[in-house]
Amino acid sequence: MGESRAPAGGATTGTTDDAGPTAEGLAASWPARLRGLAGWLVNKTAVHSHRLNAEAFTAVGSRRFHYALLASLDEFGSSSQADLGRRCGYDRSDVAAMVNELVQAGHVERAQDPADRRRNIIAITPAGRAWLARLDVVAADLQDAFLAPLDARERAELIRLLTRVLEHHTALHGFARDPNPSTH
Amino acid sequence: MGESRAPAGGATTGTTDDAGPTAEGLAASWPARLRGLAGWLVNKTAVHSHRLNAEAFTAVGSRRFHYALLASLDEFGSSSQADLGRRCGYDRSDVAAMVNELVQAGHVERAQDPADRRRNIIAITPAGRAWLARLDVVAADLQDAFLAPLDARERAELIRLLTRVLEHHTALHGFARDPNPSTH
DNA sequence: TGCTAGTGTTGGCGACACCAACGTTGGTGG
DNA sequence: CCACCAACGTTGGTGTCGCCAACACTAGCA
Repeated sequence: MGESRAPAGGATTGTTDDAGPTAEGLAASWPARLRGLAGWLVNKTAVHSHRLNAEAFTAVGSRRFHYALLASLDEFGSSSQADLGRRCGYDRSDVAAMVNELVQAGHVERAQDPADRRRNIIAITPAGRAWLARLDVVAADLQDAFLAPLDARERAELIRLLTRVLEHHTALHGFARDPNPSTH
Repeated sequence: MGESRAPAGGATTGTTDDAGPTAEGLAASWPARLRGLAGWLVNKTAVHSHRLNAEAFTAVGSRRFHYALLASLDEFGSSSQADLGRRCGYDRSDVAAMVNELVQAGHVERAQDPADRRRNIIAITPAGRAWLARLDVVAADLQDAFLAPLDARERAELIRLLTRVLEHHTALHGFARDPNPSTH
């Protein structure tokens, strides 16, 4: 468990004499307590990732969740909105609006399930598949820009560690308040 | 790239005999495209981190940014609100409201800088230092819970990789739209 | 037949990052 | 001296995001 306690603080001098904000010296401008907190690093990194994602996807007139939903439909096949939300980690409420967008764009089709009239069957259209291929390129470029300062081994290691942490908390807390996959 | 078609209700990875959503089988329920995207992993992980932070800090009647601001004041000494925001990555607008909260709680004091009447000098109070020590414990427990599935070496490696990525994008885009440190 | 549970939809809430404007103040160059 | 620009703090607003509450509808079961 964590043994490190409160680091040395109380530098009440207030004289910040550093002048060069070079890449290495940049981290020094952050409070040491925060620099060592993985949660803080993850949050701040996620902000940058979110900004990069937003820029790249809006540049092609799309959104982040478009890619997530289309990818899920392509890999797992047609799903209900609830399953879609469980797989991608979205709330059912939000999935409804997201699917509306995708339907209006012609990337998916919404049809009532004849076997279970509660459900909507969401299916990806050929146009949606073409769009997904386009977004695959966007995502690949995004990945490369996001992980730019890391080499191949480090990128794989970061993904591995993040996956471990994410799986752990997903198992504990659930993805979208419903840990059970369908298996209906 | 992938044209993997899958039937609707099928758990295609049926080879594993696991019946429950164990840690390893859980990731298989996410779209493969998303599983490999570092940005997606970071964002989802940040959501869990954010939830853990919120739970832990509200449990003691505090907030996440309380810790960040108090830590900055303790380590760098009294600062203006603008410097405070730059160090912790907050917008000046939000810092104003945050400082209001801390002032009302008695953890910091706000005084006009006699040398520069534009600035407010924010200083941590003894009560604020005591509160910071309390929050240090909360943060340490948080770190341990967040990184639970990782051993010491992996934790250090994850922090190192995240720091590299974060520094890179901070240098490129700036932390809070103002890459220049004081250098007044 | 009732009851429970899952589904889709609407609406709202709170946190967060970010931006725009305004009045105030410091510093600088004409 | 005065005009101009830059920085500061404050208010208010915007958009995203995750999440919850309620409702009507339907399926499955005792």
